[in-house]
Amino acid sequence: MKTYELVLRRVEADLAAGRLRPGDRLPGERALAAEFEVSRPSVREAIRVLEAMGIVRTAVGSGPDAGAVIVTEPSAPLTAILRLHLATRHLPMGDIVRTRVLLESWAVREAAGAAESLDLGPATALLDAMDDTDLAPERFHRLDAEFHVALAALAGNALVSTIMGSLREAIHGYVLEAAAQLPGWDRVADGLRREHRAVLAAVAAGEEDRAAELVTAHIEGFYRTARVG
Amino acid sequence: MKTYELVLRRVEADLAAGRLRPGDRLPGERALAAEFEVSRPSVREAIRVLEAMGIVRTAVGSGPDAGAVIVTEPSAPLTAILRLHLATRHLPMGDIVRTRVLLESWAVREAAGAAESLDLGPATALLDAMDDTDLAPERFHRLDAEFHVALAALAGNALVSTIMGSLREAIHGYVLEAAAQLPGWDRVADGLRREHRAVLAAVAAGEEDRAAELVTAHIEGFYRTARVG
DNA sequence: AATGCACTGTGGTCGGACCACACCAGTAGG
DNA sequence: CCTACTGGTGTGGTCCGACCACAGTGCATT
Repeated sequence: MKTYELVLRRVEADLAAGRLRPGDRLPGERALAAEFEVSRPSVREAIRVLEAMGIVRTAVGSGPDAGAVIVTEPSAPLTAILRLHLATRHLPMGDIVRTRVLLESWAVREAAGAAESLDLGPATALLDAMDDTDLAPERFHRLDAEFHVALAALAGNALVSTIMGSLREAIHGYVLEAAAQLPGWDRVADGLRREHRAVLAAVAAGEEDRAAELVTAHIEGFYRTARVG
Repeated sequence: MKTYELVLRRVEADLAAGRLRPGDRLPGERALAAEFEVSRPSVREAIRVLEAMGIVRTAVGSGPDAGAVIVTEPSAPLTAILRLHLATRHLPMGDIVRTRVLLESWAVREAAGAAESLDLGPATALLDAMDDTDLAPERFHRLDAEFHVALAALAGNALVSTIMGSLREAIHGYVLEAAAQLPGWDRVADGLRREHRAVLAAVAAGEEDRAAELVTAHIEGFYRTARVG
């Protein structure tokens, strides 16, 4: 058992027991080292791992926001993991795309099933922003990613939203590169805009099957066009 | 930009460019520190993060297997992340269960669609092992987890398999606890065994819809009985 | 030729030190 | 009285140097 793992265990136990809650500050590195009777580097390695997992965020300085704070908003630490596994060729791009289709078609189906209680404001605002034809491709794809995450969030499942966001984010670089080499980008972008609107309309109208079909065709169509995955 | 992040970037760049490939050994910590002109602790923190992400594994000693080696088998580093997020109450148990249903019903549907080319050996062997009525609950649930992962693996999507395995593994402790307080465990276990067989049979017979329905009922039924999620 | 042991390189751990930063309180100036 | 500066203080960030445990390697002994 490595020393930093010991620190991780103790912190996890504190979390599970409710002695540490989101928003709380961990004791300082020196204090933790003294409490667990380990060295400061070992504590730091453990905190690094917690940070990489999205459990805590660290900040220097003093005051209430300094130190290692347990995050309150579940973030998307999977992004970096997926990107690295993509880099090592452990994960084929095709698997990621297919998983996106799976999660996203489920999400829009769920959302359409509860259409009357949805807040489509954020998603609509993103689509409006994407209508700007002067948008740089980088910005366009960033908004596209946000839209798809907003779409997935409508289903109300935090885990699915997080995974979706990480998937979309992890392949952002690849999408950007592939789209840049695409002839007639303006026409492609226009098609994507129309498809987005159609998906959102189907969700709003409560048409579950149609929403799922549209989003599936939208994603698979783009990756086929861009020859990614 | 923190120093250890700088190290991470360089390593990721080496991975993406193919200069580092699965099975390769990273240079020693001292060598990396010298190469990047940073201190050894910074290198160590970066390696810790890579280890937590399942990109490398480290071993002491000398010889070909010592040091930080890029893993060849994609593992499930998500387990620890999910478990910790569960401990922080960031993720509701219900979301995890619903996500399992989603992924697993998709997986068995896919598998049933390619039933003729499946190797059902591993999954069947696990079910045979679970038939032993003298099995301790801990062992039973461990085999159950392995069976569900094997089931998901039949779909041939590495990402879905990995996520599924992590989901099942992360809630293992909770399942164990809930099942222990269940009256008439023997009867419950018998029901689970029958349901497992039925799912596998449906997959083997290529009955996509039926396999998906069975696995959905199986998972949701258990968690309703155990009052988890 | 077979056996045992010192050598060497690896990660693991530690203590101490200094830096940059951000907040906070006390003080000098208006 | 209020404002603006300025030091103090505690935080994480980084570094250095050292020693340990471990596992192969190869030489020396038998």
